[in-house]
Amino acid sequence: MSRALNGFSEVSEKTRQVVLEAAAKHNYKPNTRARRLATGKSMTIGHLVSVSKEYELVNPIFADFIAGASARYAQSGYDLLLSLVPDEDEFTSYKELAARSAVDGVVVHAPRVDEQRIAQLNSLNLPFVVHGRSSNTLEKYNWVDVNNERSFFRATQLLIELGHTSIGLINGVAGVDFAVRRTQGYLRALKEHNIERADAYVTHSEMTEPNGYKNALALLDLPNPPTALIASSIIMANGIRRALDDRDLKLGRDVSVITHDDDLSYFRDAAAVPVYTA
Amino acid sequence: MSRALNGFSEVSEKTRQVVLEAAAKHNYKPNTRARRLATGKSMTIGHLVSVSKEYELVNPIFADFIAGASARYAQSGYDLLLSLVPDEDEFTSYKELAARSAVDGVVVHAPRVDEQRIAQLNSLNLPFVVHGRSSNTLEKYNWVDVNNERSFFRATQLLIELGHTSIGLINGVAGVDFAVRRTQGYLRALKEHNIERADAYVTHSEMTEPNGYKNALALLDLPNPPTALIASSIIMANGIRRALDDRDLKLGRDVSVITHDDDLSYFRDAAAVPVYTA
DNA sequence: TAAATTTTTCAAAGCGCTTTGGATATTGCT
DNA sequence: AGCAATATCCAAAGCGCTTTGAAAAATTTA
Repeated sequence: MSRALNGFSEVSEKTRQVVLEAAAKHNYKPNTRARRLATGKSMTIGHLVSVSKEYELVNPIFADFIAGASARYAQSGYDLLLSLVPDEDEFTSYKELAARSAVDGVVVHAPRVDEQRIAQLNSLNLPFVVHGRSSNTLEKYNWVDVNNERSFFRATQLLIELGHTSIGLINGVAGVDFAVRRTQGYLRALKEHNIERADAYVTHSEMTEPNGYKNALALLDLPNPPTALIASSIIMANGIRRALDDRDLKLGRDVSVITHDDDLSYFRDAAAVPVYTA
Repeated sequence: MSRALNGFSEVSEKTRQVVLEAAAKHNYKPNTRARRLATGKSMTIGHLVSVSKEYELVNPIFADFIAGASARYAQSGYDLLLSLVPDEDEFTSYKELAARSAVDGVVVHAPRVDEQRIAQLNSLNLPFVVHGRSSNTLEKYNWVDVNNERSFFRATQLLIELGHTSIGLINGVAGVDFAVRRTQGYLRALKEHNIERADAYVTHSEMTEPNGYKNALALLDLPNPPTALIASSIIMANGIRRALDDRDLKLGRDVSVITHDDDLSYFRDAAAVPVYTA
């Protein structure tokens, strides 16, 4: 009957129909556990998101990404195994998953510039794909990513063309690959327009609202405060809005703000949240 | 060896040590698939979060809740199966999970006042626990919930004691249990203080930032606009902040705002985000 | 129509564990 | 020392499927 259900095989069309009908009638679905043992596949993709002890934060970008993945997996009969692991023993978790062969592959989130997990996974022989890239890695790996460098280059360039000469960048954690690429894009734009860079205008931190707030305040209180800010996340942009509020500055009028990742599902359709303005 | 590894049994302490050591040396972990077939348990808890076609939003509260669950499951050797399903065929998904016996139980999120999933799951004989409650259900079920009625009662009361007589409530989707309870708490406080209720002061919608914005604007533009707002989610509170901005009102000075669910991990430590003020 | 092919069916083996229960080894008691 | 009672070990069965391969049935060819 396995043959009949799983399609192509050498059963006659007639008997297949009979089997199919019977199965449908009794809402029969092959037992997942048995099937997985027999086939030797887990039909499961693991998503380990590491949680730093300090912050314990679940990046909302992950949530959306994972949600999308789940929907896609479902179409192909795969399950999504979600696992929150403390930063320091992420490798242990991968090893365990591989040893007990609980997943067919994993997705690596938020790679750093010099990501070790890639080499580790290669050594484990556990299939994986990286969501993002790792610039300083020589290992082979598959990835999906957006063009961080380019989008921040363009955002910065736009602000410059609008006349801004003092532009702040409120970025994610230093060392995480996407943050590095974003800074590169930002700096390239400054350079091309002969605007001197000042490290004080770039901040790095976890992309939380409070951090956006704090960092924005810090930039606004500089001797020569920026007239425009670029945020790495809409969550931070919200913090920026609050900071502007505190300083009685009006977003769009006194300070322009451009933000990346501005399409979180629950912020969606926010045609005007912290939009950029001249 | 199963005996040895899984602890209590009748193997001698000595041989157990030998086995344990050998296992550790080779990083042996029993194959998940085989173990599950043999034991007849999936060691997996399913979390189905339904996604309405319209919004496709993943409520960040879920993300945090699920993250916490995952961490806890890991401690007990359970895996977490995450599945995004379209609203309309959530039952189908439950049926399928049960039929192929892929999970040992599920967690039901965001129950409505008259939640059908509860009866459905009972009929499927699939163990479950509800995150929240369903007021109009006669079925038996287990749940975990916070006291929504009471917290909104207290929030409202606080505002009243501070002198506010016109208070708006920016709530979640009508019909979802927690939203109903919150409205009840709000109304009870008004009643106890002899403040007449006006339906116009309560809005219902998905708890997104744009909706917070729109609904706040609507309330602010009423003939007798509220001087205080209560939000059901910090995400909406952010929209409220933006609306106040638009109307040149200052949060805390012109309009007080209290928000629930104000401890999302990535908003965390926001001692002062949209705090309530006199 | 009988023999050779081809198609379809069905019973048996195997996936890597846990559990069972009989066999073997230890210990205790008289 | 001899037997019962207890502790330990190990081989075999079973979990519910998929896959294999031989047997049976249907078709084709001579």
